[in-house]
Amino acid sequence: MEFRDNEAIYLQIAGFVSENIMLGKWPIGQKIPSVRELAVELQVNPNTVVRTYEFLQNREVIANKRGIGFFATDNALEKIKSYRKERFLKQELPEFFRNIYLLNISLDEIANRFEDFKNENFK
Amino acid sequence: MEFRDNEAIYLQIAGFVSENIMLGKWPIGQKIPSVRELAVELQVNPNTVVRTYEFLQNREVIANKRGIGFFATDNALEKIKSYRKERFLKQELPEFFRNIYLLNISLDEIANRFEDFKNENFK
Amino acid sequence: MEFRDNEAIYLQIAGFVSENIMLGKWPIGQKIPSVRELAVELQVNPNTVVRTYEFLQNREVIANKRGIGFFATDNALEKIKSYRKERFLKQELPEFFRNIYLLNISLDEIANRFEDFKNENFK
Amino acid sequence: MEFRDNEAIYLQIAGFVSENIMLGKWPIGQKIPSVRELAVELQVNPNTVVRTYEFLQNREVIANKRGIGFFATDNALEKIKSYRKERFLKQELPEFFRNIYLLNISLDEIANRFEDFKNENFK
DNA sequence: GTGGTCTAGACCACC
DNA sequence: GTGGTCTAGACCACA
Repeated sequence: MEFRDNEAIYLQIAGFVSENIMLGKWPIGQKIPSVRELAVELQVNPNTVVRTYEFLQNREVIANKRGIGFFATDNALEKIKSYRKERFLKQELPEFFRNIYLLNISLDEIANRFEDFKNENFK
Repeated sequence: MEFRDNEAIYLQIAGFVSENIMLGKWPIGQKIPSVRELAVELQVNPNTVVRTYEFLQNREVIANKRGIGFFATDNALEKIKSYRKERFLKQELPEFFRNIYLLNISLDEIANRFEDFKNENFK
Repeated sequence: MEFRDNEAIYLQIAGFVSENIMLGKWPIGQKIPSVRELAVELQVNPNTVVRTYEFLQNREVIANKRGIGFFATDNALEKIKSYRKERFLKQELPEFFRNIYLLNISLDEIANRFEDFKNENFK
Repeated sequence: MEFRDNEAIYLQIAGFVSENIMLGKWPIGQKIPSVRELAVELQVNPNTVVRTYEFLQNREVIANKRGIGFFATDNALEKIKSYRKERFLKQELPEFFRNIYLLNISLDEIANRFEDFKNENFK
């Protein structure tokens, strides 16, 4: 996995974990990779994964069973969506609107690009 | 002015300055507020505004006339638009698409919200 | 049985065992549940119960008869009480006092809650 | 400052910070010691203080002004009290009741000890 | 095996 | 000066 420069790695990993849960790759109720496993896989320091898991535990997306590992919580999907939606509505959408207004981009053009995007990424 | 937590203040001020130029509030060829004036108005440390002006000067959006102050350059509008467009297409739009896809938000809903946004901000 | 997050499970089980002995549910001289039985009942790993029993054995609250099982010792009650009292006086009581002082809770209110507690738990 | 063994240092520091705010030693709205200052004073690694401040920031007891430092929030007192009260009612009080019941300690005795405690600690 | 904590030290952006 | 992040490495309790 490659990390962008403009966001903390532990947050990018949090996004990675969240999407894996959201897309069903890491099913609800099942154990997710251990700190060490994920650290090896993503080639980061275990402490960085610890931070990610702490962060997601605070948000009740994952929960710890002592001595066993972390699990996706029953309402992980709701939690992930609600956090994501809040950030989207409060931060990204206003910025998006400001940009298409100031740059004079039509929503039709956006719609066309969206079709391309879906074909490339989620077909 | 309130600042978001996830972006450096000097960059948020750069956006603020750019929009004022773009919207004609600070016309091309006229002096823009001095570092001190803007610092007082936005309630930030003058050094932070200095950094903003340096940043915009590097991008040739504003220029300094010694002893007088800063002015929007003749091609400020193009500069601002080109930088903004690049960031929009490369960074914000993919993220925007990923979000409306995962959050299952329709472009129709976006369009409705856009009307509200324009009425509130740019009428 | 539900376990709190801030104390090791094996210690919480030790408290559970101690209280059963103290309250006469597991009489002195009679066999207490085997490691496996208790592990099944409490839904924990047998090793965890092993640890509990080791812990209580060290404190001479229970004793092992080879091939038969564990029994509450003759002076189990005294042992339990003395350990409990020591921890209570040295650790819990000062913390309790600091809390009711800082939170401005009266001893009258505590007394009222105590009546409710007794009715719910030990009637 | 000396640290107990049975609780994470960063949490003990969080308690220390909270009490300083609660008792008015670090007034609301004013800057609290920087990470480095507090680390030196308490003789711990700066990272440990970072953890404390992160923890308290999550609970909205303190807030960060970028490049300046941390401040006690306007509702720090409420936050501290509500967290403390919740833990007290859910964890410590039931344990306290169980102990005085099982150890056969009267509330009158508790009241007497409380007077002594207040004289020693908060006069 | 699991996670939790702490130290040490480094680099960075930001104000 | 401020905090934020990351790495490295260690030790520990726990299941």
